Amino acid sequence: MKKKCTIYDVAKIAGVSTSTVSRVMNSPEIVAEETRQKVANTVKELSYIPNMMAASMPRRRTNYIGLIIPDITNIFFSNLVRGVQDVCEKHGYSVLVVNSDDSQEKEGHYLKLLYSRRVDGVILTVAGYREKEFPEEELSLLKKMNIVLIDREINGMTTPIVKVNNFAGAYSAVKYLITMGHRKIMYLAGIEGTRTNTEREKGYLSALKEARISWEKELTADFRLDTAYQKIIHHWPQLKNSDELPTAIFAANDLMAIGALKAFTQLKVRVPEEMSIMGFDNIPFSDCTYPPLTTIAQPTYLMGQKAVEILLKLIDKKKIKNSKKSIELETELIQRDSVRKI
Amino acid sequence: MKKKCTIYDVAKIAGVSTSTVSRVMNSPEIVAEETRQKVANTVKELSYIPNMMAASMPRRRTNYIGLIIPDITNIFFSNLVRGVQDVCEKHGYSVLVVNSDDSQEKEGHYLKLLYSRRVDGVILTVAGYREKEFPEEELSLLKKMNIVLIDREINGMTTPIVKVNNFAGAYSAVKYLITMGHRKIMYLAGIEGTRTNTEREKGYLSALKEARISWEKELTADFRLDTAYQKIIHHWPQLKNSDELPTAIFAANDLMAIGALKAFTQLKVRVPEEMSIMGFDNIPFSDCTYPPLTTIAQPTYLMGQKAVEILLKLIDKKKIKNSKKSIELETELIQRDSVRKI
DNA sequence: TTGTACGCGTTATCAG
DNA sequence: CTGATAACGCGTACAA
Repeated sequence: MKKKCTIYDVAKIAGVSTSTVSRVMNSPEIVAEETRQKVANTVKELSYIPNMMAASMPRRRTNYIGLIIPDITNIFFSNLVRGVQDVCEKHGYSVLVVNSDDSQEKEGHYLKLLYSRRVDGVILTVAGYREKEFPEEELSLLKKMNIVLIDREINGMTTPIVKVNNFAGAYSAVKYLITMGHRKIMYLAGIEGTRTNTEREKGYLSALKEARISWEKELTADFRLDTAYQKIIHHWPQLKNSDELPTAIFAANDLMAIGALKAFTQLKVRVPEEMSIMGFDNIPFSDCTYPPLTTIAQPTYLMGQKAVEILLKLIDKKKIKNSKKSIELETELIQRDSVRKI
Repeated sequence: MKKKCTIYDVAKIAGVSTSTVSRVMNSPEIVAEETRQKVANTVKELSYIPNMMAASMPRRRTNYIGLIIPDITNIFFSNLVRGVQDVCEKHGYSVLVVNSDDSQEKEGHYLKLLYSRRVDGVILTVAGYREKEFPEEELSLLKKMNIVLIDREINGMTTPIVKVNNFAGAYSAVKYLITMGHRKIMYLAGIEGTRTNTEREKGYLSALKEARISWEKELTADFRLDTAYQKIIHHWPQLKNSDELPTAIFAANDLMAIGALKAFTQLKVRVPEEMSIMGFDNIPFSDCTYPPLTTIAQPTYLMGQKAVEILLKLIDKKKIKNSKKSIELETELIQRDSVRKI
């Protein structure tokens, strides 16, 4: 940032006022051909690039949006982030991405940061470990901002949300397992209390009930690969020789499914011959495991896109039909090789 | 962004001047205990959060840095991004991440965008497909900014760079294969012309030469999973029954190694029994393939951290010892199960 | 220790 | 179609 070329420099050299320069940069069509040329030339000559930062003061808009996700390192979010970025870019917005690490405190911290940066809106994936309701302070902050939620809701706020039909997805997953002849299906659960997990669990239970299967069992592994891996390793001895032993496992997400896969490989339990595994998310690389993972696909890139579209409308105060404010997207069953037919 | 509470509001209600409020926010120690309390109270009362955007004008610093990477969706970069974010956060900086998609045009476009946003500096992973030198326009833009490069260099500019010893890494990989008894080792190459690829290729060649092995063969797959997959599938028939058939493949990165793995699984070629595979990068999930991938680890998170540290010094004009301006980090051999001993 | 006054780079309003 | 001029919200010499 060594040198500085401002709108004044251009104005002076081109022999016009700063307003004219501003017009040439922002709405060239309303300035006379001749002056426009003249200004355009000196702009090129000085290689003048306007200071967006300064512009956003009188404009009262930064053209930034904030994106709060649990962890960018979690591959589930990469496509979502990209979806957000791509749509933003198209509309002249930039994205400020931060990681909450599923922590309530960090989430609050970043909310404040984003507000202080005066982003025009924020897309928020509510932290999983948030047990308490939102403190009043954060809540009033949220009300001051344009917010679109992804995946997880906030109790007591009617905020637009983009999500996937988790219930239906889980239901179809378990139904599929049943169709493949499985009766003993274990649910490898995500973070308890999370709306996402609860819905998937309901889908699991519902499919079981419909098929009049009373056998049910759950193991909790908080959506993480290593936890799932350890749980399986740890519980295997007592599972192995009891009637507790399932023939199939439905994991609440792919990370856990892959963790389970890893555990079984180590335990010399063949998948899917001895144990079937089904995931949820269809993350990248879920087709590169051995065997490739059968799973429920979530349109993450699309979710990112949709979230931005709604947010931009919110920012532009365009009244959105209430029906179109929130969106629920559908999942898709991806058949690969980790589930066998009994 | 509905309401607005400015430094004026606080000043008026607290009965002080705006400068005092400013002082309380930025250097409280220089204001009298009593007034500090008074101001702090009304700040809390109004829940005043300063407008960083506005502050950055007189401060002549935005506390933003830009990060240009090829694609955030490429898992190789996730840890790097996180490393950058974490260090930035600690120093009060925010990160603006953009994707060049390895395209020269986009790279130029974003460079301009970042400049117009007046970020205090940028961390840049030069686009792979950049064949031409940087055009004059971009070059002069680069000179106006604080830049730290990652991984790939720019000809004709002495810019700080954080990289890995690609030569040594590749050398040790191939040497390891040789130690394991392999003599016919194929190199699955990345983007040609890339410094990164060239260095890894040199490492490959050098290890071969040292062991007096004249057999060498390369396939080019531009660092991507699907290209590698297709190349293997496509070339397999002619490889299979010739003396061209290697016993081991050294892929220029893990993505390609995994692509090859996938291809061999489909071709019913057992890894590592019939074919050994070695990767480079140690990306997440490289331990979740079957078999787990033997590879060369790159400290990506650390690279991100180091890059920011150098950049911040650059920004603060702290004269850095020239020797510490650039950093070359070491790789590490990760033995897993995709290479067998002959 | 505190207040005044100006500057930061741009846009918007309103005359001309 | 163009040019003054007043914001925008804050930091900071300088003065008191």
